[in-house]
Amino acid sequence: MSLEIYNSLARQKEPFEPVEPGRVHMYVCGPTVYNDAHLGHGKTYINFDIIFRYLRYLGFKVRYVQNITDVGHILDTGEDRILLGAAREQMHPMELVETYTRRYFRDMDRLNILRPDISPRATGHIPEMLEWIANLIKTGHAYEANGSVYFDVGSYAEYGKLSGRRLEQAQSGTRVQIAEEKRRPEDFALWKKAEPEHIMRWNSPWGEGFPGWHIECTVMSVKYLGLPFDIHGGGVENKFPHHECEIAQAEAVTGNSFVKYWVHNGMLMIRGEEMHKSLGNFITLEEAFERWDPMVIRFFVLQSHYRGPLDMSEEALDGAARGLQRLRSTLRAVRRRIQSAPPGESPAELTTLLESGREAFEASMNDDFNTPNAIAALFELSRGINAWLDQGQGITQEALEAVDSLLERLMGEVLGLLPEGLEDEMEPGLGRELIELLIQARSALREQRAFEAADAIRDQLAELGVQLQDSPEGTTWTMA
RNA sequence: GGCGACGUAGCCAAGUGGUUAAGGCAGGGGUCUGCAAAACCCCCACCGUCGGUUCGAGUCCGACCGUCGCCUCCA
Repeated sequence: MSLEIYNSLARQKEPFEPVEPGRVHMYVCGPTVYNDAHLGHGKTYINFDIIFRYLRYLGFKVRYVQNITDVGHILDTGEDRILLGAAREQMHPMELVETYTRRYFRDMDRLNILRPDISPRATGHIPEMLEWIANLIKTGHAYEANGSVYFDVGSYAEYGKLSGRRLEQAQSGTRVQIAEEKRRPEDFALWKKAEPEHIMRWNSPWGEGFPGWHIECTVMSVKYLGLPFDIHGGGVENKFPHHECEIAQAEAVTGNSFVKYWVHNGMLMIRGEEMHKSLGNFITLEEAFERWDPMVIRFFVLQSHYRGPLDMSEEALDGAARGLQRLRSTLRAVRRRIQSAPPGESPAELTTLLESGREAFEASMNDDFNTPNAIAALFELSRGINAWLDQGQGITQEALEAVDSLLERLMGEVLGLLPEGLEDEMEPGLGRELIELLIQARSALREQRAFEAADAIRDQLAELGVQLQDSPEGTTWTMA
């Protein structure tokens, strides 16, 4: 069975066939860097990180481009997020943008999201945008008006094909602020004339100004990925107008189809509502990391399908933490035994178990990146492995290594849940030696059946976050 | 008003029309253990409501109720 992807343009799952065999070119709309990244960014970029990782796992050579939007875009108040942020923090706009770009990558790194191959910045591509806009004017799809340039949506018959909107049904501007210089309300800005107080400004054939929001993605994606390219991703909230406009700009001027597969992920909700500062439920990733391990957040996100909305609550996160712990404990148990296990071949029944686990995992991932099902397969695999370890037969070095390598691939390489091994594997050092010293002392007490003293040590270590586990082979410990 | 998504156990969440509706958390009962913990075994849903199509529907169609997103340069 091979990979199928839900294509928003076709509104159905389609077999995945890249434009160029063996290679995949994908683009995902990146953040506007005027503030700290929040949980919603976390979900989105985890969702696309999985697509990136799984395509690589399947053997494709992938080029992943994700832009950094560092040009301010106008709010309906006429203000600009980046200029507002710069004023707030007493920084030059480019200083603000640089600060939050770095913080964005820092947060993404903690979630073990692989960095895109190219992170182009809008401000670094102004000449290319000017060129593209000029082409649109030349081909009759855009017009200049009062120092700004607008795309003429009437000139592109297929406008609306992604979002399912038709121009006739567009509301005649009840809420859309209509710039009087536009020919029709749905026309969108490619270039905006800069008012005198606007700091971020560039020269153009139409005077000083700054680019419209949609043009950067079209220009940068085509520049680095060619035309057409395979996958364009982003949050559903960007389907309209952003992605619709990208298609119009790209296809009107080139006559080519722009993107083969449009992929949209669902929103993150907090107790049933979209995250909003005004609702008081806005949580930055930095804040979330104080409460939950980044891998717990990642795991939680992966336990739902990328296309659906995900409702986040403390209870749900805590539940995810326990589940992840269980998966990790299997791997831990396996790794702990590798050194001391006898050499010898892997028993056939284990091989069968691993093989069917891998097949179930891949079948789920092939079905439009169904990570919840893939994780279910991992839990079943984990249960099988634990049972195999419990029964004690055929636990050879080779067998344990086979388990380790499969889990490392599926849980680590594909799902990204094992950043650098297991973080509770404390480095050798004084702390570790002290813990082991205490365990030795406690074992001696247990041999003397001084259980009260032995239990006291166990309880106090537990309070410090060190969980002891007694077994016939001795006592092991983990950091809770 | 227009476009679209979704409503599955206490919580989270999968589910190509067809034998017993995944998986995780929580909960209950066991095995193991000096006791715990971990692990393993067992138990725990008739799928928002009402109709319809079908031999057969959580899965298709319609209506209704509810939630959410977009139509405002939010991931």
